[in-house]
Amino acid sequence: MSPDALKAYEVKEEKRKEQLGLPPLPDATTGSVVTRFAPNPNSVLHLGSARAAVLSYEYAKMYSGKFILRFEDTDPRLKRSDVKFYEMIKEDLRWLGIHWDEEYLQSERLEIYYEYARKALEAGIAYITECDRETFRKRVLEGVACPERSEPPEKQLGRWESMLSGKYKEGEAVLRVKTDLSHPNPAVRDWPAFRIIDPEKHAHPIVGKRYRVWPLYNWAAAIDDHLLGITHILRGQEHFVNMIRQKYLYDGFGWRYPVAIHYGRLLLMEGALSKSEIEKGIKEGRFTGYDDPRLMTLTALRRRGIRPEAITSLIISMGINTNDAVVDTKNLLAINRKLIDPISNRYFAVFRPRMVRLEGIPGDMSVSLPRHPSFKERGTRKLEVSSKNPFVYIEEDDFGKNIGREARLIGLGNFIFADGILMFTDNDLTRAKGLPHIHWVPEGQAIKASILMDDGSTKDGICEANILEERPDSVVQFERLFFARLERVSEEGVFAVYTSD
RNA sequence: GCUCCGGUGGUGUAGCCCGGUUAAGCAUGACGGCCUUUCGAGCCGUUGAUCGCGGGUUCAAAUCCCGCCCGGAGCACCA
Repeated sequence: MSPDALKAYEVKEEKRKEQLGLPPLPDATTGSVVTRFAPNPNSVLHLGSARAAVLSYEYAKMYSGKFILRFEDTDPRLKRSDVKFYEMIKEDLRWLGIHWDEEYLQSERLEIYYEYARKALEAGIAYITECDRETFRKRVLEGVACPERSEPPEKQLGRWESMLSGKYKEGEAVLRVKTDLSHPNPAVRDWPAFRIIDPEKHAHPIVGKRYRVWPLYNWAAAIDDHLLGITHILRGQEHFVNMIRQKYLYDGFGWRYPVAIHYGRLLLMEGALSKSEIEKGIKEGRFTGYDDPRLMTLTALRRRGIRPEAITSLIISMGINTNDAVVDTKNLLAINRKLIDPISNRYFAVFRPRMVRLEGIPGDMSVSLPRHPSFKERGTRKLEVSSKNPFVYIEEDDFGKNIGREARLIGLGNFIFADGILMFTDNDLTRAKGLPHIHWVPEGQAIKASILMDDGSTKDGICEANILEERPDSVVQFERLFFARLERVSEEGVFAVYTSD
């Protein structure tokens, strides 16, 4: 290869490699990147929310920067948080392999938001209006403000104190940020930043009844992103307009807005449920909990035996495209299968068992099969039949398909299938090549097996007792059938959750 | 309705910003073969997008311009 050709090849290779990872972040230099993940702790994480977390974390890592976890829990009324979710979300993140350098709760930062509210009122970039929601909406659509907008800071601050002191009741006053009353998008015009929430009616799960004036999303997020030194924001495209709104506040304070990237929604073809639908389904008992395998919550995926690396690599491969992605679940499972295959030991299990008697076997037989065919060093498992107990279970289907023919019980030998009886012919492996290979479980080594399927149903059958060597949480492969993650393993039987074929 | 953002094979994604040796790459799926005492994994191959539609600019457009269609998001005192 000529030097030029070689160079061209190298450039091409480099580009190819880049494609596999995340594209470079605009305006990013090593060591200076700060990103954040800012969930509302009012539910658990699902695949969609994982996207924000993974992207933000991966970029921070890529540039040796800082990654911050920030709980956005500033609505004790409509989107009330629950103490349990703070911990559940952290558990999900830890499972994904995400480490955060700092952690904040917005509900503990109200004094900070208040301080900047005063500053904004003093600077004349915000005001407090008594206009009710409807009046405001009507006027702003016509490009006309409520009268208080042009009043001096002293009067604004006076109203601010009234908000804090309780002189105003819920809905009687709201602090708004001045933008452009003729902005083409009416949703941008003078957006709301603080409202009053009656602490007696709506206590906050963390700070209780301490506050009656709460910041809205755009205020809290904008102030925090600046104060925490966030350089890059990665969030869903539903926040695109929020960026436009917040920029007015940043301009007012003379701050520089971070680089904001808005990606599209991520859904799986099946089980695409919103947070509220999940909550509702659980309350109504249609789902057994957040980890119901029909759900696409992270905790459910984890329970199913999906590896966290499968999720991160799926998200990374999708990049930061702004269009919505409806990912075929097969795709996730394919990535996952490659991850679990090498770590899954093999066992025989039969789910539509038919007991048959083996005839003509050469005395007692004990066969050793590898726990994993590609990693023989992991040892073997033993299956035994004897003339005293020559009974084994095979799948009803396997029996039906092979009746009147010869097939091989894997590891044991070749048999002619007759009515309720399998007749031993030989153990010739070369002859076995052309025969169907079926799995089997000796009657004397059978324990109960119960599998929770991805549609919520349960499959009952039997499994070879060797599986007792496994620990809960490990993923195994039931040969010729599917992969499953074990939840309970004991003499009483095994309980596992279906992963994928 | 108004304001944004998108539209590449079954699915996801690269390329578009700086228009031409890539008339479209990669992954996954589907199909077939090899290997294997699994219908898994691995290896090999096949399939499959005229780059939403119509026009324009140009010697040349997925890449630039215009119109249209379709999809999504936002239009909360939610996040």
